Amino acid sequence: MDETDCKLLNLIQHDAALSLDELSERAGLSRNACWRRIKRLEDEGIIKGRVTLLDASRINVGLTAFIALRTTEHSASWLERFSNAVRDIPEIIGVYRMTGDVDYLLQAVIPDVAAYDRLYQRLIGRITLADVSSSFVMQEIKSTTVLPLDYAPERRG
Amino acid sequence: MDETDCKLLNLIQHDAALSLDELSERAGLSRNACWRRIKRLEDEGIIKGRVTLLDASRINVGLTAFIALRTTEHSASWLERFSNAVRDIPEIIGVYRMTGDVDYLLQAVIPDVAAYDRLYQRLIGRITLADVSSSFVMQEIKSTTVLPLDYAPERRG
DNA sequence: AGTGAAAGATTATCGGA
DNA sequence: TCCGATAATCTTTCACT
Repeated sequence: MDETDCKLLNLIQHDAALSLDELSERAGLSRNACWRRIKRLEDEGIIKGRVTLLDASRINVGLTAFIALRTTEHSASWLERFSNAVRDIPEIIGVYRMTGDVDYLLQAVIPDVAAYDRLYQRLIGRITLADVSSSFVMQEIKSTTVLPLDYAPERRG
Repeated sequence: MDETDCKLLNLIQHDAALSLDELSERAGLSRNACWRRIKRLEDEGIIKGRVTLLDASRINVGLTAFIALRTTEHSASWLERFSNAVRDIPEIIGVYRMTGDVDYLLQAVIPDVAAYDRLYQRLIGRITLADVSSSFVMQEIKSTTVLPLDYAPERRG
């Protein structure tokens, strides 16, 4: 992965709707060279896909909650049930198993605190949790899907 | 926003590369009705944009850290400086001002713990922080850009 | 809301450096 | 092996009915 690949990736990370013409011009490439690079990056799996981002408040999920969970059970079967439960709940957009004193960190989007409470009830109805601690986002200072390319490996075979 | 809009939004949330033909077929619409709906959703700002998602581990940022911050200063000018600092750091992909005992929650992606430490040093070099507490993601159980449409308002004028 | 045509974009193949 | 050009196909966009 060279500098031109990085340039292309950065452009399409910000805007997946850029045409090949725009991309190739901004990257200083011919249309075809550009197309082949992007195709290669897709085939290699570096590009995972293109998605459409929606305005959360316009679809009435303007409140974001972070939920820190602790569990008493640390078995594989518990994790399996937990994973299935959270994957089935569309309000939950992120679930991470963590180092440290918190076992799991969840991110959820909901309309308001009342909806959060219903989500909470649904969650503890499906799985046993030792401790649940929630905080709400008052202000979103930064939130991006753009990843830094500064660490990308020089080449690959 | 009716049921067909939701269907369309859900399709394009998952895959922004779907063609109008595919979309209109799956939504049970003519090509043009489909195109007009999507255009309207864009113009109304419900669709924020299309982005390309990259595989974090392939670009060498396979480690995610959540960083809980507390500050002694609670002034507008501090927040301003803090916001500028975090926006300038590409490893930091999310920054949220929170309710509760933690003032700010940050999400960052880095190659490894050593890189995290350099990021940490950079951060505390630019701004004064009372307390910093970091946890690392051991396992990503769910992480999606897809928002739930269950709460979307029925109509809008 | 649907048709169809013009404009534009994507993809594949081919020839050359 | 990589790059550029050309051509065929598919998509998007929009005016008109």
